[in-house]
Amino acid sequence: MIVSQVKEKVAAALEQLFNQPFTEKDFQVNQTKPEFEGDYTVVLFSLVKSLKLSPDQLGNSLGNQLLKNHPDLFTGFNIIKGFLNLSIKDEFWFSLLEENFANNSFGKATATGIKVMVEYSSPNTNKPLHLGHLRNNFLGWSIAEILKANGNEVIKTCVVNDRGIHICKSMLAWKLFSNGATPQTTNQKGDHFVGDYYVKFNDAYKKEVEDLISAGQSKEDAERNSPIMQQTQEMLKKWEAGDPETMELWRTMNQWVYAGFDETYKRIGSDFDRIYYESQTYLLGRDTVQEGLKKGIFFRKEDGSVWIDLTADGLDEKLVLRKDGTSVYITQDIGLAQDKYREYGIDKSIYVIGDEQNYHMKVLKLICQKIGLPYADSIYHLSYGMVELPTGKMKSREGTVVDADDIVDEMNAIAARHTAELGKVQDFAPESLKELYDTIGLGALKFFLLRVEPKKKMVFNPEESVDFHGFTGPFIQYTHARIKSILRKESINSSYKNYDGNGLLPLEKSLLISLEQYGDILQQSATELNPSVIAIFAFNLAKTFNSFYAEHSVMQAETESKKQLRLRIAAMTAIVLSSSMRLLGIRVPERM
RNA sequence: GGUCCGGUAGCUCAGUUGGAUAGAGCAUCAGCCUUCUAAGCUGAGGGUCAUUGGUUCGAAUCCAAUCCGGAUCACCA
Repeated sequence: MIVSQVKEKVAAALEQLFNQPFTEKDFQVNQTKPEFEGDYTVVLFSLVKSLKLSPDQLGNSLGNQLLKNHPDLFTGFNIIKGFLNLSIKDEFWFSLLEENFANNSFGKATATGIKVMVEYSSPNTNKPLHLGHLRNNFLGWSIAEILKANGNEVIKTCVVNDRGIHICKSMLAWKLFSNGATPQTTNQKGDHFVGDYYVKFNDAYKKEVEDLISAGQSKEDAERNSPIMQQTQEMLKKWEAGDPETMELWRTMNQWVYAGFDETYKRIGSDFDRIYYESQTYLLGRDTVQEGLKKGIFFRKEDGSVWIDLTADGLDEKLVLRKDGTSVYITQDIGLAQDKYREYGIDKSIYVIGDEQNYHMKVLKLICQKIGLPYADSIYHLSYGMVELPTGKMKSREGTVVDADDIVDEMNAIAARHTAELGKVQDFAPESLKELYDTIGLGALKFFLLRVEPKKKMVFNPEESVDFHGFTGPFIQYTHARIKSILRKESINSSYKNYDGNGLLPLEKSLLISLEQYGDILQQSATELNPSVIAIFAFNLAKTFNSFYAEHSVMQAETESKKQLRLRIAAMTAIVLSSSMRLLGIRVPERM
């Protein structure tokens, strides 16, 4: 905001001086490096050449012109090697502070009227959530909230993968091996219960295949002929035919899973405005393909299968209907994309899906463009990298998958241990303690997964777990708690309007400069669809505050005026920290 | 093989619309709790920004080639 103000004023001053138009792209303005005097710096090199002036000449006339035009904003300048460093008047920061120290919506944008759908989470109902799902959930939720803070109307959705061969596997295994056990009788969370049968299926299947191979069959034959696999195929057919008994089992087992998911979602703070079930959407898209076939968007091969030719776009031919007329994965995605538009009239659609589906999403967007879906150009795949272990990828076969519930439990336990060791909240009631552990444990985990740019894969070390010091969620939470502690002891006297004295100290000013950037940061994170921008910002702000806190006393400030100034800076810092963290889905405690 | 993504300190990561001496955290070492919460602060060491070449006043950032790692290119989802 201030940077763009400075840019405007520089462009205007240049036009006055040289009698020709300038835009903000003709030069750069950035924050002055701490080792130089000044607050913001105009880089002169790009102008020097076209204006045929030395950097010193240009800097001097520009600096003087700016001072003359805006004596209320600039107090002075210096020129070092082609960099024009401008100093901003303290009053600018004072009025920013006075207007916003109690403004809870500081930095947020006004309504844009744009409607965005964010699809995330999208679990399979045959196994519980793991660490990778957590990255997805945290990203999706955070992006949705960031878009809201930037004035968009957001619809959070989730597509539940509740049908298909993988679901039948756990259903069959339950029929064969459970003896009628239920989550209630085994006292197990429903999603874990069902997930165990999925594992049991794979164990049984693996054994059958091995037996058949040692009986002389080839690997492919064995996999096809395995009785348990054939039974599963049959079950899928029965499901598609609507066989009552199969449907009943399917519904029952899915309900178990949903009960488990709900618990986890509630705990990690995921919520959705609209949930789609694949069992209700998997037939969508076929009509569209038929229409597109007439229009020549798709074509039919001799065997009757239907394809789209994307070679002109640098991709391959892609199947959209099998030769028997049934859909493939992408077909229903096309249908669902249209349904979303019919139901909500969305302007943009964001899919939070792992990077292994980059190609799929590229194809989906292209097809949507070709069939003329109105918002097709604004389909965006928020692609994120896998969460890996130090030993490599998580593999369910090798039992190295980090379970979501387990890791959340573990984070809580660590939070509890640290809290007990420090002994600062011994007067808390048990419920408050529980809530605090949740806030800190989950805060550490969410921050850890969100602080990295989404598209990068990341390494999670369960041995070292998540740290609670340094560039972490608890560090920021702790900073917030420290501020709140001050504000409980000293209240702001709103009759103070002037902060006379000896001007702003460097750390006071650093804080104000950071706070001022919050609006830009929110915009940037929305444009880039990248929560890590906010995570990094919040960390830097907290770090600056902690330096300030160690260096200067608020309550024992030199003068009452200074105290009032610092109280306001502290209060505003708390608001911005809290607001930033909320957009990451992280709560901040009053005490910890 | 085609396409896409990544390679920055011992480790995990910032920094890429080209700008001043490349930054954090962790780990290591040295300091700081009679004063607002030490989950904190201050300082030190640690770098051929994968490699090579190019573009220019200036390149971690842009271009080209190469090397390494990953994803994907299913009548699976």
